[in-house]
Amino acid sequence: MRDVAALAGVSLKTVSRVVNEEPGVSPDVRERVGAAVRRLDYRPNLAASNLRRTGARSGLIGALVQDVSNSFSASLLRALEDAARAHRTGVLAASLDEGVDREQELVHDLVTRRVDGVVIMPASDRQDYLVAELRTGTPAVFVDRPPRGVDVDSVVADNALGARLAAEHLLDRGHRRIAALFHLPQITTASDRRAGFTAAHTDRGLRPDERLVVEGITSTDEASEVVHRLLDLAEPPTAIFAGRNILASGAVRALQERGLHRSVALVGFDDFPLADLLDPPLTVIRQDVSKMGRLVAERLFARIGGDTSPPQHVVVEPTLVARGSGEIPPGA
Amino acid sequence: MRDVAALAGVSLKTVSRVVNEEPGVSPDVRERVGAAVRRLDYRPNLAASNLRRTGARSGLIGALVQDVSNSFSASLLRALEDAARAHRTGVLAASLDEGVDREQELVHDLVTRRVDGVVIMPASDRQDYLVAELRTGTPAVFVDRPPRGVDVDSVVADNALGARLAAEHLLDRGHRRIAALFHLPQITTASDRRAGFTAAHTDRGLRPDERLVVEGITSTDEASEVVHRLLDLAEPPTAIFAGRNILASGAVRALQERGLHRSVALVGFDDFPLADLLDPPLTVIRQDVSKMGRLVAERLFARIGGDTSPPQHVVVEPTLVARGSGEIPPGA
DNA sequence: CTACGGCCTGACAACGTTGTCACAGGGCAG
DNA sequence: CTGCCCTGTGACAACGTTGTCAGGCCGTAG
Repeated sequence: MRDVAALAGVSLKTVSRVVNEEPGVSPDVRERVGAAVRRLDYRPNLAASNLRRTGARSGLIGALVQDVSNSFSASLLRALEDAARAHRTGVLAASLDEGVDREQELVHDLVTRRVDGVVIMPASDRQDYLVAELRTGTPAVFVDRPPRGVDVDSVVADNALGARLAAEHLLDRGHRRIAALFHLPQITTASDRRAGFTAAHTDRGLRPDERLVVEGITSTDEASEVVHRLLDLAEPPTAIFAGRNILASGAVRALQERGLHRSVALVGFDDFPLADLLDPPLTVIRQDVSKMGRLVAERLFARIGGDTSPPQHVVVEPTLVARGSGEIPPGA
Repeated sequence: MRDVAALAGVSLKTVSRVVNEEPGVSPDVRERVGAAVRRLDYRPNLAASNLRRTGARSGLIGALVQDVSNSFSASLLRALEDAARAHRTGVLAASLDEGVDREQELVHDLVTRRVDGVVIMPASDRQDYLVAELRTGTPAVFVDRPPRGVDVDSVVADNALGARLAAEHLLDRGHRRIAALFHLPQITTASDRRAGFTAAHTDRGLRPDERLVVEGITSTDEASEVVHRLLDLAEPPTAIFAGRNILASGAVRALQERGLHRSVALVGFDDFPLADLLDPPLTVIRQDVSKMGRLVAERLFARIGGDTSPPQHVVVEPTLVARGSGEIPPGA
């Protein structure tokens, strides 16, 4: 900047004025400075600028998702990125892998970096630690899983409803032995889905077969093993509800290995690429990820813009997409 | 920091020393300052620190990929993230969507933000513009597609080899009318793959049927339409080579719609989740994405660390993964 | 001619931090 | 007792930028 000022024969402040397009600079000076800027390929130092400006923004938001390479997280990230771009803001993305400590570390790191806001798909059970972090004024919005121990905006799917839709779909087709695979029970999405699954039964005066309900499954391989085990039972399930996208993959694999993919019904939670190309095409509960991403960004940038209204908790309704695998009748 | 110094009864500089764990501070002062830091929840301002320190790092790298939500880009991003974490560095990710202008803008933006380095999966044909950007000292590493017009490190797959493997696999099984779908020809990955496809034929004294080779396909839907059209020909292909993951999806869809998925062979380029669960399981050319990500990070952090050796161009060999779809004989 | 106001421009301090250097105090050798 | 070195600490400037304010110039009205 000093060099630019020297080359243009003006003071530092005037260069600053031109660079920031402030009014009150005569056209010819503006032109001289502009030429000098181009000639020297001058780039303003955003960090220094932010340092001086009171309450300036870093133009950066943090996004902590479960796993950047998971299709759900990735799609969400993409929606966030698009919304952030409109605010000339970059997205700093990181994967938590359900690591509670990592969540805390990364939030701390992001706040220390002075990001303008944070989007969190939490791995932790409770987020009391956030209260201290948010005192710095950094807004946070939760997505996919609601906050506990701290009251901030959130955008989540109605997981109980989604699971209920899946279970009702299967029950309505006559299934009575429905297996269900869920993620870690301490994660609210998993417990809500389980609750919805159960409620669909009790509403009809039925009860889920507890031997067929398995919680705490964290990987595709594990899901596959569990399905194999369930199919070995004396009274194997006639249908399966996979409570998460990677669990559905495991279930599909196990059924194919058994040659049962056309005999046992399957409904997955979360849509994913190619689900419609499987044999049979996979019936799923779909969350509108792009919409969720947009809503999250909307809340976050409202907060960044100074919105101090009470925290909003947006619930998005999932829908059932019938493609074939969920419409297999019992005993097929 | 001023408050911390006041509370601990020391000077600013001493607080700085304690925070940065510099030697030469007596244990009791260190303790007092530490207590004050905790009590006030003091967080050092990284931007100010970087401003003062000469040649300090921002602890941030930029990653410009084709599309954050594409499984290839997402997996690469994840590998980058893991490697960056080891260097206490965050990843600023953005999608280019093959937008040439956006690529330039984003690179400019990242350099202006003073990121420590940039990973680029370029959308542009040539990157002469980078020369000016890199004069600032920001290192760049290309991935998936090699640089042109600027000489920097790169990590790419041997695309010609991959396509050759696919074509040979099909030719060896007796196919002679092999359709091939490619992305935009100005993108080197696409043209290299096409060249490899052709070479496999000429090596055997054959020639690809040009009516069956289609370039410039950018979406799944378009790929699907093209396959439908090719299947309508008087002499339809007995096998298809899809030169990119999203094109393979379109081909699978078209074949399924025709009920030909078990009669026409198909080999895709790029592995993706669930490819092994399709009917029939999809034979693909696999690039080891995690490995590529690691290699990219290795080069980038070496450069950030001061490595000034000549640019390295790492080529990763893809492999063919036979799963079924590529082993369908002609006329099945 | 004087006075006043508006338009441009620049000097200076400040943002939060750290590199440099100076200095106080204490221990130790001569 | 003197002089030196070492250890611990602080004052000050500087990083690159912008907010504040003062001041010079010009035109216009009185």
